[in-house]
Amino acid sequence: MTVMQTTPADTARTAPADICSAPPRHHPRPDGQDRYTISEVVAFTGLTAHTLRWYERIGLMPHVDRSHTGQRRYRNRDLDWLDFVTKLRLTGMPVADMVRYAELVREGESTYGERQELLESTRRDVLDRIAELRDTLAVLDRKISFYAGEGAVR
Amino acid sequence: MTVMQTTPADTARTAPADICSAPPRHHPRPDGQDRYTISEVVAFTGLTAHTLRWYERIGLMPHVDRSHTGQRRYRNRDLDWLDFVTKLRLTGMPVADMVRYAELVREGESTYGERQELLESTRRDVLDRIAELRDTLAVLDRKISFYAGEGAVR
DNA sequence: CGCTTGCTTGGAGCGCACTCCAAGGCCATA
DNA sequence: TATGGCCTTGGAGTGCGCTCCAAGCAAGCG
Repeated sequence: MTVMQTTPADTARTAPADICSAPPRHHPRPDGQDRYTISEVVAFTGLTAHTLRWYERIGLMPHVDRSHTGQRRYRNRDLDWLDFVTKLRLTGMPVADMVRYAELVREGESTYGERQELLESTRRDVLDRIAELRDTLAVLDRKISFYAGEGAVR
Repeated sequence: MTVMQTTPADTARTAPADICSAPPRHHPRPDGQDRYTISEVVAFTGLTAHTLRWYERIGLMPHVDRSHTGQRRYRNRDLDWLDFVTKLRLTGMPVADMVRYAELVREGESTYGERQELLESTRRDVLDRIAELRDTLAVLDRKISFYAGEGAVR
């Protein structure tokens, strides 16, 4: 894993990818010293380098900046974004929809309304999903207790 | 949709695919008159005919019997099984694992223990999944309320 | 009889979300 | 100077869970 030193120029702007709602995560390095190589991000997020590059190719990442040799240097806001994306993925949201959300973020404040709608629809999906899982849990519990009863006898 | 009349020979045995825990579903036709064509099962379950045939090919169905011309005739127990499989699929269980469970059912009572373990591990997965979704819900709610606040102002 | 509808099969194809490959650049250490 | 490690790219490949296709059979209807 290659660790980078921070150059003064980097600390200038921390462009807000998606400013809203401060995430509770605390970052590996404080803002200003946050320039992570791809392999560091692999270690932090559990995603593969392939996947990180692929996310960028398909437009799922807000522009990641580069070192003078062209290598990716991720920042804290990128880690936050990746955390959020990972959460969305866990809901089963298709990647295409996440890309749509990413586009809205790039377009700026004028898309707040549409972003809210998108998240609310996702929220409904999550609630439905939880309800389904509860249902399934009930079925599993009935089957399991059947096996526990019969199994004990024979 | 082709509807079949029941021949006396068919009512003979209702082989229990997976006897345990009476499902609360009530069937389209009572036991004894339960011989459904594939397209009826499509209508009942929402699965496609392709998928039903594929399930059979990969060993996910307990033997489905046939009409004298070789067409599939599903019975109430098959509908119950398909309901259960659908629930398992909703948990995200891989098809290969469902096939494994189907094999255990075919092998008979001696596999009660292993079936119980398999379902208990699935149950744990479901609980984990619900916890993840709750987490995600919290994130979504924070973002949504941010947009609701800001969105109202601008 | 011909036509339609519904079913049969093995095998090929598809969409999604990665996952990997080949060829090459940069740079630190020996 | 050479070797190794980490990085770059476009494009091809993979695994899963279906999804569809072509060719053909059986039954019902005018």
